Amino acid sequence: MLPLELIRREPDRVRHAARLKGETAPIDEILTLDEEWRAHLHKAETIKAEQNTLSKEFAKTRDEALKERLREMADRSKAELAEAEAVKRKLDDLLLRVPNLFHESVPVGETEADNVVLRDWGSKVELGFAARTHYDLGESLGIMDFERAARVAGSRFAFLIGQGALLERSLAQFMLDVHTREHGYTEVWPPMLVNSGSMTGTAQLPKFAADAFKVEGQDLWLVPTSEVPLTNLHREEILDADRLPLKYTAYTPCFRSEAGAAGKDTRGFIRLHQFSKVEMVKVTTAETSMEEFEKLTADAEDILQRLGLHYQLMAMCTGDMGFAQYKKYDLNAWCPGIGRYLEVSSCSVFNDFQAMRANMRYRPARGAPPRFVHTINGSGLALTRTVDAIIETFQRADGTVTVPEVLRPYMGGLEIIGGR
RNA sequence: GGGGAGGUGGCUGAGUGGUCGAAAGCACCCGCCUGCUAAGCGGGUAGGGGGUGUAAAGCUCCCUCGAGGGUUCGAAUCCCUCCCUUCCCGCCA
Repeated sequence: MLPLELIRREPDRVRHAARLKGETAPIDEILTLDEEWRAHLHKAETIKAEQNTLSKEFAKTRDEALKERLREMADRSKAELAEAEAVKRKLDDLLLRVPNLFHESVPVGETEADNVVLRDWGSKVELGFAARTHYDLGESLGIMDFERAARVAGSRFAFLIGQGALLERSLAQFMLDVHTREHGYTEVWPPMLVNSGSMTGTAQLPKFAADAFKVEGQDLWLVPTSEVPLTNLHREEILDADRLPLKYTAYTPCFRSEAGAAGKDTRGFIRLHQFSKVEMVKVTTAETSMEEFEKLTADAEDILQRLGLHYQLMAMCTGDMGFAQYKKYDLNAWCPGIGRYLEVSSCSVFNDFQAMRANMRYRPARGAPPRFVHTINGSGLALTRTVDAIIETFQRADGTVTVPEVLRPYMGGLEIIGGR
C-alpha cells in the first residue's frame, strides 16, 4: 500500500497514477476519513493523558470523588477511541485498495497493444511443415489428456502422462538447478495454502479474492503463485541489512479460479485452474531494487535461452500492468502451433508496496530506524506453458518432439518424446 | 482428537494489580582504560501512532509484554475467547 502521508500530501499524484493504470482509487474518502480519524484520536488521547495523571494521584489520595470522575473519563476516552478505531478500520481497508504508483520508465498506455518490445531473442522456428498445436500433439502422443481431466476435476484441468509428466518434472528440476547453483537463489519448499494475512501482504486481497480458491470454512487459500508464501516468508520482521538481498526460488503448483477469463484460452494447456511454476522472489532495498529487478528478469531469460526458445521481452504499459506492480516485464515465448506468443514469465518490482502491507522491514545500520524493504518477483518459468512452447517449437514432422539438450540429463537421456 | 505446560525487548530470562515499556545477563554501539587483544569502568540500544516543527532534529502525548474482548480509577499481572509453541496419549503420509 501507499503511505497515508503521501496520499495526504500529494493526492493528485496518486489519482493520476491510478487513472493511467486503469484503476480507481478512493482518495476523497480516504482524506475525509483521515481527518475524522485524527480528530477522534486526538480527543481520545487528550482525555487519556489527563486520566493517566489523575489515576496516579488517586493511587496516593484514594479520593472517592476523584475515582468517580476517573470512571467517567474512562468511559469518554474509550468511546472516543472506539470511534477512532472504527474510522481507522474503514480507512485501512480503503488504503489496501489504492493501486501502486509506477516507475517513470513505464510506457504509458491502455491495453496490451501499448506494451513495448524491449528484446527479441532468437527467431520464429522454421519447421518446414505445418505446425501442430501442443494439445493436438500432446493428445496424439498420449502425454496430455484433457477429456479425462474434465471428468475427474472439471474444465481447465489437465493430465500430463508418461513422458509429458517427466518433461514437466525435468523442467522444474533444470530451472531450480540453474537458479540455485548459478543465479544464487535459495530453494524453498513453502506452504501451498496460506492465510488471508499473507494474501493481503502480496495484494491478492482484498481486491482479487474472486481470482483465488479458498478452503471452505477456514482461513486458508490455495496459493495462486508461490510469490505469496515466498514474499511473506519474512512478514512482520525487521531484517539485518547485511542479509539483503534475499533470493528465493520455489517449485509449486499454482491455483487460480480464472473467474474473469470465461471463454478465453479454453483449448489446450494454457490457462488452467492448476499449473506449476518455478518462482523467484527477491527482498532488497530501495537503492538496489530496480537493478535487482533487471537481474531477476535476466535470470528468467537465461532459462529460455538455454532451452533454445524464441521469446520477446515486453515492458508492460501502465494500463496493462496491474494493481500492485511498480514496473513489470513479461516474457513471451513463441508457440508455432497455436501461432502466438505465450506468457511464460512475468517479472515485477513492487517497491515497498507489498512490504508495507506485509510489514516487512530492514535496519539499514545498527541503531538506525527500520525501513521498508523492496520486493521483486518473477516466474522462472511457468512450467505448463514452457511445456507448450517446447512441444510446439521442437516438434518433428512425424509428430514426435525433440528434447532440448539441457533437459536430456534430467530425462534419463531421452532425446525424442514419442520416439521408440 | 484427549490431557498437561507455556507464549515478555535482538537472544536468555525476572516480574501475580499502581513505584513496569519492563530487573538481570548475553549480544551490539559509543567513550574511558590497556603496548595489542581479553578483562575492567561509564553510558547507550524495541516498535507503532497523534500533536507541534517547511523538513530533519527536538519537544510532547498515546498505544504495544501472542491476538481480540472483559473486570478495574488503574492490567504484562485477574477473567473469557482465539492463535501459536511444546510435552504425553491416540491416529497418520
